[in-house]
Amino acid sequence: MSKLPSLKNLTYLLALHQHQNFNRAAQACFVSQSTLSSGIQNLEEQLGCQLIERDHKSFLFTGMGEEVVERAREILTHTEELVNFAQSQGNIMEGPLRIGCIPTIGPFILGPLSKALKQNYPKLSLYIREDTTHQLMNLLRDGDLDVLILALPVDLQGNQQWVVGKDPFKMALVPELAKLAGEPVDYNKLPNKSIFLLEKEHCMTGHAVTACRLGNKDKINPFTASSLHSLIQMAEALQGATFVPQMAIDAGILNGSDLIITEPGDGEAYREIGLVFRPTTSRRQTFRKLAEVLAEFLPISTLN
Amino acid sequence: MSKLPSLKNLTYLLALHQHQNFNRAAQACFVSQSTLSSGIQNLEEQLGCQLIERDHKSFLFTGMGEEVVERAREILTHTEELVNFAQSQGNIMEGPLRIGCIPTIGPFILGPLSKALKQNYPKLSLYIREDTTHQLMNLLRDGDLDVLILALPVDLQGNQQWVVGKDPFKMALVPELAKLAGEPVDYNKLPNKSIFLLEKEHCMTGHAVTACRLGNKDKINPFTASSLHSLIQMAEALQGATFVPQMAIDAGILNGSDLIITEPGDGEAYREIGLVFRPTTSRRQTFRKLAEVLAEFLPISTLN
DNA sequence: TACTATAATCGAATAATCTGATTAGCTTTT
DNA sequence: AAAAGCTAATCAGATTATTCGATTATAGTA
Repeated sequence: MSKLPSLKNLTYLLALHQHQNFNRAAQACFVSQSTLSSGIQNLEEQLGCQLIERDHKSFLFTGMGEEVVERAREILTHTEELVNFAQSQGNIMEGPLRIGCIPTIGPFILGPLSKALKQNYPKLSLYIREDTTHQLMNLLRDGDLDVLILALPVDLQGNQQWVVGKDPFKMALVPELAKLAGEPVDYNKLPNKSIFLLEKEHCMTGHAVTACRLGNKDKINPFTASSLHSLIQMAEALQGATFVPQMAIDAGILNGSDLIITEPGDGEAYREIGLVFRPTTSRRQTFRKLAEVLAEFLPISTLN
Repeated sequence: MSKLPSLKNLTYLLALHQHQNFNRAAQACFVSQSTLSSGIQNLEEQLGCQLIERDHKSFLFTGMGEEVVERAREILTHTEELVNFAQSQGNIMEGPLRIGCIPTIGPFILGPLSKALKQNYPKLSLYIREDTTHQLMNLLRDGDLDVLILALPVDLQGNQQWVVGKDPFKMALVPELAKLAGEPVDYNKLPNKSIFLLEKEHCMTGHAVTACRLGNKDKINPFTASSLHSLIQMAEALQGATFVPQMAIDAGILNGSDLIITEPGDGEAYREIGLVFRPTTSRRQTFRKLAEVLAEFLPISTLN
């Protein structure tokens, strides 16, 4: 049995991979550049293969280096989970829980969700990050987040998902358009460029268009909003229409607005809400409890 | 972020769990008893919880200790796999491969299998262990084996399986009984206690009885054999019948015997052969290649 | 040319790990 | 009851590994 590499050296390798720079990686690990440099060399020696190609000035991870990084990441995540588990005495609802959430969900459920979690599990220390699906997936992969609350479907990239509930889409329009379009809304009766959407970075844009079966792209206004709140403002100010998720309406996003809420298009229009996590996690029990609490704050729960 | 435990201390914990004795565990790790003792204490301190209950003379693993052992085992296995992968330069068919196989399969395919593997992948170093399904599952869990070749179905205990092929059961009987029973064999025409089986430790006993639909237990002789070879001897010497897998017949187990080979009972009588491995392994690609080679030596391949 | 930034290298300081001897508690043997 | 044999824990000292700061070499930039 050959000698195992030290976890410390593996973290050095991960930091180097993340920062692509010895100095910054060393800083991130709170060690000197020389320590990190020799740590990497040590690792290469132990593993008997080159992990990075040196180029006198810069460097590049080899294919093997990338593979080792990926495996090392999993090992370190597992070890951290082991430590957390032990330090919280096996209580799965203690210790740090790092949740990622998209901006078209976060503002409407994270408040009550974290309040309920704090109340039921006071020893749980929540860290919450709000970002786009794409960014959150990166943070999940890198082990910077434990679990994501996302709107589905999503490109899982090897991760695992649990569907927790549904969030219906409504259409919000100015009174004039509401009269014109009827209920459920007949998109053909709306003027061209009268429907406002979020920037394409938000997955809600695609989900809404698909779920509400908005086929005619001419109805879409080319100006996009960067948040649901500004989307509402935009639709109202420019005498248009837009899609709003039920949970946002429940949270009172339309309070003080003159927009009319109606059913969009034909058929069931909703997005699914779910949890996404690494398939190699050892915190499924924790996520299950999280899913149960989360389900309470969704318009429609489909848990179990 | 709290400090991570050292892999060394985790191996100490695993050794202690396996040997249930500080001295023997220390020996197995090639360190002194004091080193192992302080290593464990160190670990408990870092994790902030008790892993073993000391009882003035002996000790017992706590519930948390058992859980930590299980997680530590996974971490260490992953790390070993990382080292092997790196040291064999990413070539998945290099380095050590530890295979477990049951005695009613091993003697008939391990020869040609390992010959083919050696030929196609000369840098692969095979270690092969032959034991009962139960024992092999323990060795797999403990990380002492990488993959098992078993007859299915089997209690997976959380492991993953791939079905690779089928191995039909035949009935071998002395000529007198063959005339009596016809083909396919009508068990009712056989005398009581005329069918011989392996010891119940062998999973083939159950598989054969089920697959060949032998309902009437009165036909079974209470004397059992401890190997297929002695089973054949027994059936011949005591003028009886028995079930023999096709792969054993192909390997010539009945050469020099007067037993007649016939179809057993009604319908398709076979056992499935498959690979079993830890779901957390990172050597699926290696096992896939192994499955492909294995399939060639099975009477019927069902791969893909 | 001087300046900045990069990664590697080296010796000395520091931290960790390991050992062997010893202790203390308990069981078995004499 | 005493002695011998295990057990695991403890401690001082030796050994080994890790880390740092300073320095070097190289390349790009002002």
